Order: sequence, then C-alpha cells, then structure tokens
Amino acid sequence: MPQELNDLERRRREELQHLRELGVNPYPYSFDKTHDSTAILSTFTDETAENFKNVAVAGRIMAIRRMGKASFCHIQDAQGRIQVYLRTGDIPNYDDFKLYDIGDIVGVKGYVFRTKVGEISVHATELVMLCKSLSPIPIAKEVEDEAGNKTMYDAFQDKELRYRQRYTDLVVNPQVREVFVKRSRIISTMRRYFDERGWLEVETPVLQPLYGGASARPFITHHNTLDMELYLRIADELYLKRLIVGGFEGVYEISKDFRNEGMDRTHNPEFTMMEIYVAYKDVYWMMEMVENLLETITREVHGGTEITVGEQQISMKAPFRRVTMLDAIKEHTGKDLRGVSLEEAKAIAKELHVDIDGKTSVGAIIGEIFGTKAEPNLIQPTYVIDHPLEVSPLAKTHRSDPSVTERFELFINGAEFGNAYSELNDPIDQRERLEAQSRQRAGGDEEAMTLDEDFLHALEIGMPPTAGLGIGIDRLVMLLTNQDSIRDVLFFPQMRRLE
RNA sequence: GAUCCCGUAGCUCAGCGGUAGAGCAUUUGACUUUUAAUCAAAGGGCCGAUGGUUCGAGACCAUCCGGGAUCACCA
Repeated sequence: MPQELNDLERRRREELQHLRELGVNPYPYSFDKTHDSTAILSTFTDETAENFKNVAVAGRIMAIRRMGKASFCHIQDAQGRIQVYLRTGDIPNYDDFKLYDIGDIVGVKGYVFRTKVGEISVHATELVMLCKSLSPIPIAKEVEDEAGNKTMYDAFQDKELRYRQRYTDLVVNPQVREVFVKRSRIISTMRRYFDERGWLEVETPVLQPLYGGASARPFITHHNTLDMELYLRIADELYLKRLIVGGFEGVYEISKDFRNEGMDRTHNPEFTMMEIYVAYKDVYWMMEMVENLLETITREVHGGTEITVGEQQISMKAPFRRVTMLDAIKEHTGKDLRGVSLEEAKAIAKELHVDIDGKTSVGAIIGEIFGTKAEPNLIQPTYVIDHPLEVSPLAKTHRSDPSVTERFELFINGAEFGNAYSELNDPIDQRERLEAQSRQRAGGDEEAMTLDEDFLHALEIGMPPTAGLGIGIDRLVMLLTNQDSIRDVLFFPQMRRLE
C-alpha cells in the first residue's frame, strides 16, 4: 500500500536488510512458548522462583528502554504484557537489539526475576526476532499510579483509523480486545444453552429469491449462471419455520442478516441475528426461556445479574416485568387507546405530537405512539406484549382478544432486544395477512413483506404450534459490554471506501 | 437523506490573517535493574482535496472527500 515511505518506514526496511545481512531470518517459522505473560505474573513468587528458571515467552514489543549495555522492554501477548530484561553478555546477540523496534514480534527465553522496584520480569538468555514490523504502530504509554489507576498517554483514539485498522486498534488498545472476548463468550454461552436443551443449530440460505420475515429493504445481487436476481436475507424466519414443518422440534441459527438502510450508532448494514423456533410452545413459554437465557448469559459474562449501562443500573435477574402495549402507553402518556377508532387514534397521536405520516391503521398508530412515547422509558428489562394485529403479520391472533397478537418485544435501556411470537400456523390466516402486506407494498410501502407462495405451501403441509424468537446479538453485546456504538462491538464496521 | 462538529508530523494535540509548533515516537551520543527511564543534540509536514477572497490563507468563503454526533428509517 505505501508507495512513498516515510522516514520511519524506510528506516525499518533498512534494519530488516541489516538483520538479513547478519544472517538473521526476520520471519522464522515457529517458536516454542512455555508461558503466557499472565501465567508468569500471577504465579511467580520468590518461593516458586525455582519453577521459572527456564521460560519462553513471545509477543509484540510495546515499549523499549535502552540504557547502553542493558535494556528493558515490554512484550505483549494475547493475555497481557510482561517486562523483559536484556543485558550484554547474557545473550549473544545483544548488539542486534538496536535493530529491534516497538511493534516487532520477538521470542525470549530466560528466567523470571523481580527487579529492584519489584516488577516481575524475564531475564533474557535468548532473544529471537519472530517478525520484523515495517509499519510503526502508535505509541501509547500507560502509567499506573499507587492506587492502581491507569492513565493512558497519547492513546490511539482516532475512531476512523481504529475502525479501518482494527488490527492496530487491537494491538494498541487492550480494552478493545476485552469487548470482543466478551462478545465471543456471550454467543458461546447462548449456543451452549440451546444445545443443552436439544435444539439444533442449522444454516439456511443467505441468498434468497424472495426476502421476508421482517420489514426492511434488502440488498440485491445477481447470480450469473441462473441469471436471476437474488436478495441477501433480511431475516431467517421463513426458512426456519419450513424446518419446523419438516419435523425438527427446535432449530436455531446465529448468523448475519443484511438490511439496506441507514447506518448509525445502532445500525450496521450487516448484523448478527439469532433466531430460534421451538415446536409445541407458545410466546408465554418463550418469555420464561428468554429471561432465563439472558440471566444465564449475564452471570457468565459479569459474574452477577446487575449491570451498569451508561448512567443506568440494570438488573438482568429473571423474571422480567410484563406489560401490554396499551398499558405501557397509558403509563407513559395517560392515554387509553383501548378500542379507539382510527379517527380517535389519529387525534391522540396529534395531541401527543407523534408523527404518524403514512400510518393507515389503528394498530400502526398505536405502534408508533408506543415507540415514541413509551419505549425510551423502558429501562429495566420489560416484556411488552399484545401488539396490534396490523403490525404483526407473522404472529398468531391472541387467544382471547382478536385485535391483538401473541407477541412480545423485550425492551432494555430504552431499546429493543428481542421479538417473539406464538407463530402463526393457520395457512389461510397467514395468506390473508401477507396479502394485506402486498397491498401496502403496492401502495408504496417498500418495507412491507412480500408474498412467499412456497412458505405458504409449507404452512399448508402443516406446522405444529411453535414459539419463535429473534435477538439482535450486536445490541445484546453492546448492552453487556457497556458500549454505546455498534461499531465498537463489530471488528470491522462498514466504512465508506477511501479514495 | 437532513443538521451540527472535526480533518495540522507515525500517534495525541496547539496554532484561527503575517517565516509551520509541542509532547511521545524516530536518529546520533552518554548510561549494566529501567518503567511516560533520564541527559544532550538532530531529522521529520502538498496543514484532507479543489477553487476563491487577500499584498499575504493552516486559519476566511464555496464545493468536494473522509469521519463523528444528533435526527429520520430500522434490529
């Protein structure tokens, strides 16, 4: 990439050449580590020193302090940092060390000791270059005071560079690594929870001839051989339900969905969704499963159920509060919309200054009022239930109220974290609902669902009563790692192409 | 898509009409337990891009490129 080298880059290439002339391979094949940095730091004591006479550590040089005939450096491995002490006479290639830079990856063999000031360090008897770094990394110096507070000097914090060069970010900013380790643990805990209950992890098409299962605009692509348009999936739902039709009684998928919409703090065009469908269950069973799942994950990641998110203290302990959408609106606006006409609903929306442009049904207006007036206030985990029929085309009608559906959305810290239904399995009802969506589509609503004849055929074959759920994984990770931008929980967030 | 803010050395930033600056990093020298190591010296910049205003622009104006925040849409 860099055609024109700056001084620093030129110098490093000269050092590389110099090493080669000395017969050193700057890119050797392997190195036998015996210890991680933290394994040494956490177990070394003056009494156990005998066990540390012969250790081998490896990592990236993050700091160098040269004092003529002796030098210190810190190397960083996947676990942390450890100091290395190099002294002329103790290693044969001490003179080469001046060709080593911050950013190089080295292997060190030696014995562990404690310096005058008390820092546990490796006294090198062997020093090996494992990878000469040609492009300098930002230097961030970290100081720890007596109280253990760490101060970062000159941290690498330009967000654009951090996102575009996540590898550099990960090298320089150790706390970034933590977020992604937690992300991995959240997903693996969820997977284990499902697997233990016998639900099957499956994979369904990303490239779909029709898209459905959510309201969103898709990415469109083209298959050359078939000469047909394909859509990147916006949801997994319709394929997973086909598998329930096929006889699986519990299936889940954790994978990327794609939505061709705006990007901001909480939206990336590709994002990770978990969807699960369990036969013979309903949405009330699902609520108990989800609160138990999220409490389990929170305990696994935090060691407890209480978390801090921004200014908020949130308890992830089950059970979560349940409230109907109409009650939630009444609670936060004082307005009761039970049984209102379209005209009355419009009047209330206007009174509440809620923008309902393009909303043509009572249900859609109720959904809008809820989203604007009630949702932001739902800080502690709350199941909002009984959504209007019109905004829930894939959910079963409520068993005791035909105007609403058996559905919940889970809200935490004012944002949605999950969406679940008693899945609609009446094929005639489903056809009518999708036809209504088609009419909205014809009326110009680009996000209305398409009519998928094959999906309807599957329902005609017959799907058992089923509970289904979707959880946005990225947002769950944001919540449990206290990050306020989705870009900070994605290794490589979408960025505009550079010139 | 709209509004506001930002773009100066490898990194973090100052400079806001008058000869491009600091700290860290880099180079040279000194230093065999340092830790933002220290001490002395040096190098390093198309000031995001293109136009304009001006005797003179890093700074003021316009357009564009990139980023951030808020809003709209959604998960």
